Amino acid sequence: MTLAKRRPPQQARARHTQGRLLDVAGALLAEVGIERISTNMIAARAGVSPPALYRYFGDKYAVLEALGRRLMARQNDVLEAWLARHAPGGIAAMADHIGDLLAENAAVTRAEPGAVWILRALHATPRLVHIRLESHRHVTGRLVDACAPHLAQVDPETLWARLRLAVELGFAADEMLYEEQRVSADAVIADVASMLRPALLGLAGRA
Amino acid sequence: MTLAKRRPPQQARARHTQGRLLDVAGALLAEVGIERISTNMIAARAGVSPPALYRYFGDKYAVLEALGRRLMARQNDVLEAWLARHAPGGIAAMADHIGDLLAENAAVTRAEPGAVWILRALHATPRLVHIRLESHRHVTGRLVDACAPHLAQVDPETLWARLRLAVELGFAADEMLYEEQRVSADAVIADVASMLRPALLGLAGRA
DNA sequence: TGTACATCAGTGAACGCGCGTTCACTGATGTAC
DNA sequence: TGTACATCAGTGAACGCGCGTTCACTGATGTAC
Repeated sequence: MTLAKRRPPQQARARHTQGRLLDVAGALLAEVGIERISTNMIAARAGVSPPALYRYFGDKYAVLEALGRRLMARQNDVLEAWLARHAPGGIAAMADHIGDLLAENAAVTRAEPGAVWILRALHATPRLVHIRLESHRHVTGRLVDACAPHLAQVDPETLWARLRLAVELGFAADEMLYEEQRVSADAVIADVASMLRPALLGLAGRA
Repeated sequence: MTLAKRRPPQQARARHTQGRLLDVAGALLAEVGIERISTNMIAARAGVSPPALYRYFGDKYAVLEALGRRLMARQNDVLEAWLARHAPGGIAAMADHIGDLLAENAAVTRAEPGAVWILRALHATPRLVHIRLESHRHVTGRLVDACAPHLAQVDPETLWARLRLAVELGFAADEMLYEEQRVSADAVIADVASMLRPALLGLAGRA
């Protein structure tokens, strides 16, 4: 990794190539997994030569990092939209709509090729694990921002820890939907929402 | 993978070598991750030559599979002990002691070198993902066995789905403890237990 | 509008390296008498 | 208890292969006048 960052693409053709490399990488993660995927394989499937990949990504890990960040940015957009809609209504409004957030997040994941495998690859690779962690912490922070004004009496660390756990469990439930066909997505989302709701309202209760 | 299974070791020396290979593999998963670990690396760190590894494991995946199964067998022992203690007391007794199960499971994970990385590697490798899935389903099945006699009025699929989710969330919370230093393990376990308890008691409530 | 030039996007071929795995073998341990 | 033999445990050295990455280059696109 001599060159830390690559110049961003200038032309539409280049942006298309770069996006396709990421799409292909996601699909290959699902097919062969993190320990078999290779830069040559990604380039071949995307229909470009190996050096073309290195025009956009500093090394193999940079591809996976960009893939992970793209997915998480999309999840983040969903969160921001949800916050804009429900944060003004206070804790009660947010607690009532936890299921929406879970469902919309699941829709983003479903739309991305190999999304679950991207998340798992980030999780299983020491050099990449910080990406997912930072994202979960960011989400937690945004939720704390939204809740704290209504919960002045709650210890900030307790609030953070409770929401951090909620974030982790929400993502875990989302991931489970992709491997456990025997359960219904709607039922799981409803169950998770009904588990998290009292955890949030319980904080409001302690005056 | 011409040879599906290897003969189990006959001598104490061999059992020791085999166990050490697994311990080393777990430690290396934590250090370099699933996409960098190699059979030569495992053998070298264990102080044996590469062919010695192939005496005990059919191929590279068989090492990781054995590692995963060993960890899950240990988690399973904890579950069986807990069931023996609390299943006779019915739903209420089990609901009251969910925290114990989570804490004891966390202790098993903490004792195993690289445990969290083993679980993540299984999760991120298409050829190995069935192992973790089978284990979670087995745990779910045992919990259903314990709960169903007291919940004759509950639809079996609903019971299975609810407990399957509880298992997933319990393991997810356990894994979170290893990467999120900002939260206290006891608080997380207490929070998860208090989220899962009503999910279980709620089933009993619908007469 | 045409053309000269600068910059961007992508290629063909190859590099050194470590991978997973195997062959033919030696040393260690257990067993029968 | 000693020894001959069978089986088990582990080694040294190497194999073909695909990995991540780079070099020197060509073709495509945009820009200035």
